[in-house]
Amino acid sequence: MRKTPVYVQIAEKIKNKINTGQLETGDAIDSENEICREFNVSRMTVRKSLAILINEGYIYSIPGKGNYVKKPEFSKYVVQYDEMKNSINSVDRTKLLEVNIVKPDDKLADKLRISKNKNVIMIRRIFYTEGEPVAYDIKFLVYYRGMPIVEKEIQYATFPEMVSKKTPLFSMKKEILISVEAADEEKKRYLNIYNDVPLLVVEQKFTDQENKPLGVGITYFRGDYIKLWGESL
Amino acid sequence: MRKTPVYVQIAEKIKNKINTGQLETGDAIDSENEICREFNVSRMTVRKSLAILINEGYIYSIPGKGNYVKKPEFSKYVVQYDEMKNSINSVDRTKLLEVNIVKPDDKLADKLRISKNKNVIMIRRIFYTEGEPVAYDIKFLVYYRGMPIVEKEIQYATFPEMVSKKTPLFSMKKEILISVEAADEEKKRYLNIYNDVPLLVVEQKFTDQENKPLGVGITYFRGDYIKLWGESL
DNA sequence: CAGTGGTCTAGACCACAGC
DNA sequence: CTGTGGTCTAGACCACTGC
Repeated sequence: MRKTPVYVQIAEKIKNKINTGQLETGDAIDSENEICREFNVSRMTVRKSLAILINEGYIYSIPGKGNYVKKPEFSKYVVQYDEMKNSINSVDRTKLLEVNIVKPDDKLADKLRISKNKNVIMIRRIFYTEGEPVAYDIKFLVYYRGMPIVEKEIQYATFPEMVSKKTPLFSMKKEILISVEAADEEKKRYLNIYNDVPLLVVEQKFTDQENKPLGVGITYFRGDYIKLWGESL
Repeated sequence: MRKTPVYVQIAEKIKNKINTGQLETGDAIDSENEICREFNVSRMTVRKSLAILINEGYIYSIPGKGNYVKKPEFSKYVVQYDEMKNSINSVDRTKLLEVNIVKPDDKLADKLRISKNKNVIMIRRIFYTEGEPVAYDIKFLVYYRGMPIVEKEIQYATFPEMVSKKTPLFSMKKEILISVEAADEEKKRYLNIYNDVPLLVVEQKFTDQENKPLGVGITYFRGDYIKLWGESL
């Protein structure tokens, strides 16, 4: 058991004041210099404590004024989403239905922010688990030279992997939209659905650092084979 | 346009090395002292740069050894979830179906990690938007003295708000599970469903700092009134 | 042992708030 | 003007790693 750093201790003490209601949302906390005197430490140490609190969403800072207690954020969750793997299921095989270079329709051209005569790669796949079809997946990637259109490279790739050949994963912005819908005839056929199992629909949109779209995708999961898990922070 | 701090500039340069492939996953980056010499800055400045990279998931640090390029995390999203408000809909009225103190059944007692003779508050509500029922909501809160069981306090409260009377929001751990299901007769009745609109189901579980459960909840949203949105980071 | 990252100090200068 | 937070320096000691 090694000892806790001073800056962590100070951060904990301030956290405590907030958690116990001694400090409320919007209140100003002691100035950095006051905290220095209070704990008899240097300012850099205090600033390290405050950095923790800022990072964890406890406080925010206004230069020239002071540090203030922030309104807690309680509606954000970190959700794990991987097309091939969720908390109750894992894809063990895929079938490539189609890989084609197509021209986008109005809606797609708009989403990808390209003109209608540009090339787009369309990939359609079925995901399987133990022989059962569990998801129907369509992706549209903005075409560029060197794009991986080799089946082997595409078949088992997740969306981030496909796009990361061009743009590094770190600098990519990703969005998802999660919704529900009933399966139409086409999807029922693809997914061997004979009853009223609903679908979980995940739309993905990837853009680079400059917000230029790299691709969009939509994955239809059989409702009985997917559960997404998330936790606060 | 004020100038960018040195530590941000250094962080950007190292990011760039990673994003352009000059540094790959697992590679060691220059030691802190080397970076000091390279940019002619003090060590604290360099450490501030590295703190950014660590925070953004670019690198990790091994004391006594060095800093290394981290494998990018590409399956995590920050999802906004508020029972009363999502990206396509906002609840403007609720109906309290029931507020009761009950004894948990086996399953619930297990989930809440309490014995079966303890008291649990059950709250059942319907959420409405412009007169239409859009969600059916059930919550179970571990009873404690001072619990808000006044209708007025409960009717419009979200889950975090209900529980925050006891445990401060900051120190609470929240989990969600997102799934899909077809509406049974009871839910069809509650939600005025006459066709095959599926339901989006969100289970929530709140625990305190010591992982003691505070409450669980399950909300059934009409599929045509909900869409969850998330983004990377 | 020398080199690494982790912590901490006691200064400094700046831009900015508020009076 | 003083006080605030934001940046930055040039040291220091520690625990740890690897040789």
